[in-house]
Amino acid sequence: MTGQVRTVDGRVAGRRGQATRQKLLDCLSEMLSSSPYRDVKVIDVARKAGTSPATFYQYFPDVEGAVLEIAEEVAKEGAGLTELVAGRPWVGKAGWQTAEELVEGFLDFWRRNDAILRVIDLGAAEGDKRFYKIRMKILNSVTNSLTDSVKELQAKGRVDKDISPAAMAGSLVAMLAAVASHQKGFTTWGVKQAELRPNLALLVHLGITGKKPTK
Amino acid sequence: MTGQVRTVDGRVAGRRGQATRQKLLDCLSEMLSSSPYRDVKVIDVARKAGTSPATFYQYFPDVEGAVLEIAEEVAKEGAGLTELVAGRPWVGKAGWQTAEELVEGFLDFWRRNDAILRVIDLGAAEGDKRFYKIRMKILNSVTNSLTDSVKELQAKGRVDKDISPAAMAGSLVAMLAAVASHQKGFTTWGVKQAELRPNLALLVHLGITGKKPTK
DNA sequence: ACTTGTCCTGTCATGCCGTCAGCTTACCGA
DNA sequence: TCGGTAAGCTGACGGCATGACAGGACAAGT
Repeated sequence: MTGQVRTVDGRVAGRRGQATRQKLLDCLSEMLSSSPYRDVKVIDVARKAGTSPATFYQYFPDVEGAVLEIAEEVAKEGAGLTELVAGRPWVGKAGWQTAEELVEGFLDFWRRNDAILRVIDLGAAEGDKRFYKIRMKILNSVTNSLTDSVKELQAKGRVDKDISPAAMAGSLVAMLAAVASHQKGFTTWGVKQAELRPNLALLVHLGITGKKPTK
Repeated sequence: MTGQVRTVDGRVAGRRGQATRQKLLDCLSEMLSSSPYRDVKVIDVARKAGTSPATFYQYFPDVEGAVLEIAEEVAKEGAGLTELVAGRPWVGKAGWQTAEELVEGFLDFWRRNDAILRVIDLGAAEGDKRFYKIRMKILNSVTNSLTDSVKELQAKGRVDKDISPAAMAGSLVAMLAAVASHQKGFTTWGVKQAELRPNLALLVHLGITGKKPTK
C-alpha cells in the first residue's frame, strides 16, 4: 500500500508526470461542471490541459477511470462529514442546532462538489459497484453516525423501538443528497434556500427524535 | 397540436414507419436498462431493432432526442400519481394509510421505469431545461397535491404556520425519488424493503402532519 | 403494369477512440 | 562533462460511431 502513483504501463510517475496527471484531473473536473458527462471526450480534456490524448491514456485507462480518481478524492473529503453528527446532542435547543448544522454542512459539501457527485450518483444508480462503493463511503460517514444516534435514543426509550435506525438514517441522508443535487431546481421553482434549509432540518429532527424541535 | 408523427425531414409517418419508430423506442428503452446511458450507441439500438443506423436518424435527431420521447411517455403515466394524494385524508388511521399507499405507489412507479427516470434525473441535475421540465411534470403531480394537503392542514390550525408547504412537499418527494432510484443499493446494504417502506411512510406522515401516525 | 409517395439502406466524409513505436527530456553516477 | 537510463510526450494509424445523401424497395391506388 505505497502511495506510488503509476502510469497505465507500470512505470512510476515522477514530479513532472504527477503534475501532468493532476492537470488532466483538474481539467476533467472542470469539464464535468460545464458539460454533460455523456459529452466529455478524452480529446477535449487533453486539449484543455495543453497535451495530447495519448498522454491521457498513459495515466488513466479511460474517462471513467479518471472520474473514479476524482471521486475518491471527494470521498476522502466527504468522510469529514461525520463531524456534523458524531457526539452531537439531539435534545432541546442543542438538538435543533445539530439538525440545522447537519443540513447546512451537507448542502454546502454537495454544492462544492456537485458535478462529480452527480456522476457518482448516476454510476451508483446504474449499478456500477465501484461508484456504488464510493457513494457509500461518502454517505456512510453521515449515515452511520445518524444510525448510532437513533440507536442511542432508542436505548434511552426516547424513540419507538419499531423503527429501523438504518432505514431511517439512510432515508434521511438520501433525501439530503437528492435535495442537494437539485438545489438549483428548487430555487428556479420558487422555493428559496432560506425556506428549504429549516424544512430539511425539521424533517431530520422529526425523523431522528420523532419529536418537534424546540427552537 | 396534431398527433401527427413526423420524420426528421418533415414527412408524415405512415403505419409501417410508426411501427419502426416504436420498435426503435422500445429497443432504446431496453438498452437503457441494461447498459450505462453513456454507452448507448445509435448503432446498437438500430442493430437490436433489426434495422440500420440511418433509419434511426430518420425518426430522431440523436439518442437524446429519442430519450426525451420516452421520457414524455413516462411523464404522462406519472401524472396519474396525483391520485395517491389528492383528496385523501391525513388524520387517524386513514392518514397512516394515505402515507403508506403514497410510498408504495411511488416506489412501484419508480421501479417500473427506473432506467429512464435515472436519465431524466441526470439531465435535470446537469441543468438541461427539457429534462428538468419533464422531471417537474412527473414530480409536480405529487408535489402539488402534497403542498395543497399541507396548506389545508395549516388552515385548520393542525400544522405550524412557519413551515413552507412547497419546501416540505418538495423535500419529501425528492426523498422518495432518491430512495426509489437507489432501492437496490439499500437492499445490498442490508436494509430490507419491508423496513424501508414503513420508515418512509413515517417520515412522510411526520413531515405533512407534524405528528406521529396512529397505526 | 404504372405511378406516387412512403420507407429503408449502402455508402461516404468526418471525427473520436485507444495503441504503438519512437522521439525528447530529466536525472544520475562515473 | 558525458553517456546511460528511465520518465514523459506525441504523431500517426486502424477501427468504429456519427450523420448525411441518393437511390432502391415496397405498398396502395389507378
